[in-house]
Amino acid sequence: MATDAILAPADDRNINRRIGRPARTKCPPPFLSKTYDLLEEQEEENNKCKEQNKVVSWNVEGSGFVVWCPAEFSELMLPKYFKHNNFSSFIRQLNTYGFKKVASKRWEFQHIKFQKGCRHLLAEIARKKCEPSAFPAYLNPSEKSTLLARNEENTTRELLMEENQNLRKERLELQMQIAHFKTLEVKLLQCLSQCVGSPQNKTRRLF
Amino acid sequence: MATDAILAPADDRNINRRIGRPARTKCPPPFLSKTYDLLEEQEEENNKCKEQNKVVSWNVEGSGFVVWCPAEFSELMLPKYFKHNNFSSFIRQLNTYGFKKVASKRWEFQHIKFQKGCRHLLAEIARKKCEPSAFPAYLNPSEKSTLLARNEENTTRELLMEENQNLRKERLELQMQIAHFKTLEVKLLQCLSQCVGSPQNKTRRLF
DNA sequence: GGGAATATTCCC
DNA sequence: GGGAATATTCCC
Repeated sequence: MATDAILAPADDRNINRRIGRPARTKCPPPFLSKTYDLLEEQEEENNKCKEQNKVVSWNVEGSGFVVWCPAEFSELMLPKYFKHNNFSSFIRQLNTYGFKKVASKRWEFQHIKFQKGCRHLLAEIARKKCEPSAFPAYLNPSEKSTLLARNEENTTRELLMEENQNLRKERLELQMQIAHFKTLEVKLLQCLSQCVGSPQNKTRRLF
Repeated sequence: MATDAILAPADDRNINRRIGRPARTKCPPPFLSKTYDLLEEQEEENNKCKEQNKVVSWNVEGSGFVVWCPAEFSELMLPKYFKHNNFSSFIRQLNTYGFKKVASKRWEFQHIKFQKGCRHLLAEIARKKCEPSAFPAYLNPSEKSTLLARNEENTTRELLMEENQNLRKERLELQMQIAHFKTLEVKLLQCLSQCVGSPQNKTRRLF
């Protein structure tokens, strides 16, 4: 059983090994290297037999590439470089790395750093971040909106604390006022009892 | 070129398609189905030629399985079911689904719901969640602790609101007390002026 | 063993 | 096109 043939991409695995994050500049993502390899190797094939229809090639400017025949491309070429033969998976990867489809009637793709003859630029292409849009993937939408609401409330937290502080201050002032009134009351009552003498029924009616 | 042979796992792709989340119970994760298939099919092989050394098999109790020969297993069997021939990738998947290595000198693995003759249990096995330990992967530790702190503060938010409400209530009560005292003061002063007549200097000294 | 990046699939 | 689940790789 020709296992080597079955798992072609495994061979260059070591060459493409990416050592940690800092060494990133040295070594482009495998997908990009492989796609570039594919185009270079196919370009050679195209040059050999010019009469034949091309399956895939760089565009004339070398600023992108065209898959002229998606069916043959998927069946014959993809499995040589990747672990699948699905055109849509290939497209998905292109999108992940920020390639753009630049023609409506042709499978032509471009990326500013994916140019014929410029393999060194590949290392500067990064996967699109899975958008710092919000929250962990394991949360369902309802949980996310809860969190979102929470965060908004978090902003109100400062306002709450401020209001809280103001309320405490107000309370203190009110309590001082009341203390003052109590003293006043006592004094007034004293005064009343002094002035009026002892007919208590008169004072009683005030309360 | 025998493309079908190259991408064996693609064949049963449609059978294994998992339609949405709710239909989850119907259809186990491909990894589990394939591993189960592998064991069943290999069991048949083992029965055919009993003299040969087994590469992989259910354990005697049927409560798990043993990879007797990792090298042959990886080279010959893995590529028939998966898109690779790496024993370590296979192990990684087992761990992802919660299998345990249950022997020190043998590659024997068990999972409570992975039993010989119980294919229906497979659908109850779930991937380990990427641990709801905390936060999105793209956050660095400092950002995570910030979020953590925020969340703690978020808990205090409720307390703040409660205290706030209490303070408002208290304020209202205090204001009512003050209103009462003011009325009282007015009445006392009226009373005083009635009783004492007009020697105002006496009243003045109270304030 | 498992975290995390990349790859592949599936689905909207 | 891209979100998200699963698979594969790489590394600690």
